[in-house]
Amino acid sequence: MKVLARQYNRGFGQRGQGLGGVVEIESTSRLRAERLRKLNELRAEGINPYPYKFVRTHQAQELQEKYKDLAANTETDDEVKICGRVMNERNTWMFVDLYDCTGKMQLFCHKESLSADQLRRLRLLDKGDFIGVTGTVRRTKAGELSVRVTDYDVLCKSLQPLPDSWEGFTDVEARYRHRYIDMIMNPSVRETLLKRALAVRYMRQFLDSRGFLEIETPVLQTEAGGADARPFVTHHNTLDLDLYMRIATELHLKRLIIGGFEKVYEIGRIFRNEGISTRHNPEFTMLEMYQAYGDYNQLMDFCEEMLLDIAEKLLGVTKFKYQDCEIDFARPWRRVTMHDAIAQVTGVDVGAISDFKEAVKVASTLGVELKGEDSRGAVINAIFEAAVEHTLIQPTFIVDYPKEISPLTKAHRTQPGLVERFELFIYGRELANGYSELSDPQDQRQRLEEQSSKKAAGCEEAQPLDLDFILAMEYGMPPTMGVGIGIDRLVMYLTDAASIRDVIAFPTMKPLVKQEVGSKENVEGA
RNA sequence: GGGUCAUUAGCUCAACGGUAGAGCAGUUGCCUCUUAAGCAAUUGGUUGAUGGUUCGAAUCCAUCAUGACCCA
Repeated sequence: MKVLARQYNRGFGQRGQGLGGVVEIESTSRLRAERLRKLNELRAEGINPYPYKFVRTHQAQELQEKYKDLAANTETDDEVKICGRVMNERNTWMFVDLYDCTGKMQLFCHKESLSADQLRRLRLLDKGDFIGVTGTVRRTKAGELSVRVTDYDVLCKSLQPLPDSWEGFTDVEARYRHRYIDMIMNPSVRETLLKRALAVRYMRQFLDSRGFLEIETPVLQTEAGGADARPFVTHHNTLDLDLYMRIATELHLKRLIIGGFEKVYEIGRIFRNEGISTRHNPEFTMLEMYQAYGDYNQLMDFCEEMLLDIAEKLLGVTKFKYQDCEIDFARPWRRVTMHDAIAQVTGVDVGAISDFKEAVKVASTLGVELKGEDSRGAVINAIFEAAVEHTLIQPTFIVDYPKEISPLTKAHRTQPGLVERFELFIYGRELANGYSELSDPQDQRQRLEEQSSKKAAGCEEAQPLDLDFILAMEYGMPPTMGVGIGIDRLVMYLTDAASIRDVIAFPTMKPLVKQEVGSKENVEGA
């Protein structure tokens, strides 16, 4: 912390003094000094402000339920011990709002129930401190369930002032930079993260109950394949080797299928070296699931069933509000081919387009701006993204994608030029991407060679030629269905979150002061 | 990558070319059944950074930093 304070105080270009910028310890020195003074007074009186434990009898919510029928203005002799963070105080510490992870309990600190020393020491507390109290349960005249405090211990002296509780802690940047303050001040933050944890738990339960195994695959890879994205590069010192962080788990999960597992998945962190926006975080979490002997039709049923199950367990309903729309997860979900979807919106039959040149012409007629698409299929996909995507509000599977943009997908069994791939759209955004997995090693080699030559020609998002993956496939992979589902985006829908940052505990933020890794100050701070 | 907006006390915000302010928080008294909330007094600022224009800049201009929103 000392190092941070020093760095932030160099005074070049950084944002201001307060929490809006960085936790600059000096910036709150005036208020912090008061708290330090109180801390020292506590110590001077022989009180350890950072003790080791507190044994409580109840949590706040338990007491609220147990005494919900207790009449107003009624005392009991029931002695309880509770603990938590002090969030508010009224009438000079006569009334204290104590919060634990289940909710609030009011403390009643009356001068007749406490010694003179205890009363005086109340003034050494601050909002944000943790305390543990002993007392009797009562309901006040105003109807608030309370604990009449007969004894209390300081469990942690807080040195930093919390934001104003009435005006709130609303500065967006500060909230994301100091998420722990956000969690203290805005209960909805904790609620969203709780829902995320539950959604992931229900997903695992669904998969596990159907005989799937979760197997972890490497994050560090010599080739980053399985998706069209730029990877992060890192370095292994003793091997003196650059490694990539994974952009997908696909190629390793398929190796597991080859190795004899028939139902595997991984809910894992994925890293893509791309922009940051309300829908993109450089590291995010994805479920990838593979099942032998299935095809993409079966897979769509599977996705519907799983996502509906998660939504029902989490929300108790199939319909829910997302931003300005009501989303309905009730089955069955609409399935429409990419060509039909484009025709329905634009009136153009893109299936009749014969080559790349014509595709570009159609795109320009429709006013679709192209950004380096280099094939007929890629242009058709661009038309789809520009014209159709934003219209897909209710869950919709778009099926049968162009072959050129799907190098890991089995060719369509009846439609030449297409592959057996679907993407699931909700609220105009892609949530899932699944297909009948390509299992022909020769076809796979050819497709990855095409990708690899695109990469050589400067397309950074093209996929590398993973020769070991081809070799694995030559040993034989059964027909397989596989899908990737963005967990963060799923949770956004289920929690009505406008930004991906709301569903990530600690979203990636640009540092206010660029730190040089291994710089002198960092070494000192270590 | 482009455009728009934002950054002032711990928090939430005023002041819009002329002495930087309010509410809350903090501090000090008094007060002991309150729910944003007892009463009174009071402390607190390199206005994100660096330059420029001006007699004078939080305010106008330029550059930079960080963020938000929209577009790509």
